[in-house]
Amino acid sequence: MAADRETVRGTGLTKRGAVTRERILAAAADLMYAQGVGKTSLGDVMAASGTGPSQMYHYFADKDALVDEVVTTQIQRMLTSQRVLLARVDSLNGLQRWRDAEVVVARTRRGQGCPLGSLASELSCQSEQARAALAAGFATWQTLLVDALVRIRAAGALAADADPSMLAAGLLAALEGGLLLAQITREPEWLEIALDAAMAQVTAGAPAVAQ
Amino acid sequence: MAADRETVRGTGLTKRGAVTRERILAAAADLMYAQGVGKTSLGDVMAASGTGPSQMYHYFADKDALVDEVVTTQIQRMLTSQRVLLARVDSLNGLQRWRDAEVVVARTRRGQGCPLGSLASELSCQSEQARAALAAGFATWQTLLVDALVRIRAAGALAADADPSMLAAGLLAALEGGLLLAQITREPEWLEIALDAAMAQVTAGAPAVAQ
DNA sequence: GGTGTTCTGTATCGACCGTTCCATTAGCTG
DNA sequence: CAGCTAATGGAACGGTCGATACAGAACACC
Repeated sequence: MAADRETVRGTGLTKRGAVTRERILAAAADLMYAQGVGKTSLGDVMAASGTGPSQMYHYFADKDALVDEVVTTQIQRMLTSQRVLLARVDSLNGLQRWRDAEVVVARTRRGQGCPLGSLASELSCQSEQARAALAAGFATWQTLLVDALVRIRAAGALAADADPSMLAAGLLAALEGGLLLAQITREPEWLEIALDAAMAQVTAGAPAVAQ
Repeated sequence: MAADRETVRGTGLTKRGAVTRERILAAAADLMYAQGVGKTSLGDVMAASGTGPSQMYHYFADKDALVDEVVTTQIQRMLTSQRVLLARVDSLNGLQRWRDAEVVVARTRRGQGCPLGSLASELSCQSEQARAALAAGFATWQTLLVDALVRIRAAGALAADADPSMLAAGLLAALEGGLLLAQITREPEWLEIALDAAMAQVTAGAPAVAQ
């Protein structure tokens, strides 16, 4: 009976409430990326977002719920940016530009790894829900790469026996591994070498002319 | 001559003390690998090792000191096993056996990533000392691979323009990235695909006959 | 404008965790 | 045996963190 009046657009959230919720979520995502999920207390998030316990627990059931939302937020961020970077890639040169963009991004956030990779490493043995969400995120990320590779193949710039699915998996693994080693050693070259090795797999046996 | 009667050389540790210390360290290493450093309390370690607070703080100054020791322990474990696996590798077939061994090891500890990679991801933004130690560990791990690749090259089974250092970096990055993705998706194939891509880089342009 | 819901401030609780202290036992040294 | 240091047992403390309770303020809607 009361359900139809006060609730705004499905969720029982008013405009101000949605803003506050988003502020908490953004602060939590940034802090948990910068210093890890375990080292980020709700007090840290409240301080960074200028909120109190009442607001925190008004919008999130508990810390686990907040973490889960942070995970989906980071996945969405990553997939959105990757969709932009990969949407129109249909040539080896285009894929090379994607590689260069990843290197640039990694250099800007020097010292910190992949937002998804960090969460994955920390949460995969703690939260089955987070693990599944991240697995799904990486899977669709892979499909974005596969789609680009298929377009490249359609343009005749890929070897006949090339497997887009495996090439995409190799690119993703090289990216994650390269980012991890670059983070530890503080030498971004690790990422470049790793990505170049995976890129060489893509261009291997490709028709010489087409690019 | 007078010092090392019963107390273990240099350190003021008796035989029994060294055993207890090692017991604590082993339990801490296992727990921190299984559930992460942050989620492992000293109480967990004490319970798993059958010790109390007095022994814990008798052998380790604080938790950070214990973590640092765990890091060096895991690095030693990894380098020791890698030295065995890579010591006599001097052919592409030998390197392939190393690849297969890594895949087998990864399947045995299913669900969990690389012992060094996990520590690296969690500690690199928390402890500069741990980060530096892990960076050094990965560096010597790379040299083990480089040495093997140089031996392969000496046997004439590598392309003339092949760069062992870069190939080793690509192998390591593929291993770490493949392990991370295999851990998240619970699909060990990610590691195989990633390693095969890096291996293809090694064999690319190699003389056909020599193996 | 009145009313009920959403939102926010504050005070606080209980559990856990890292850490310390003190007392006692075991074991080597002379 | 005497005497010293290492090794152990156990209780307890201070602080932090996650979580709750309850108040009042802001706001949407009729």
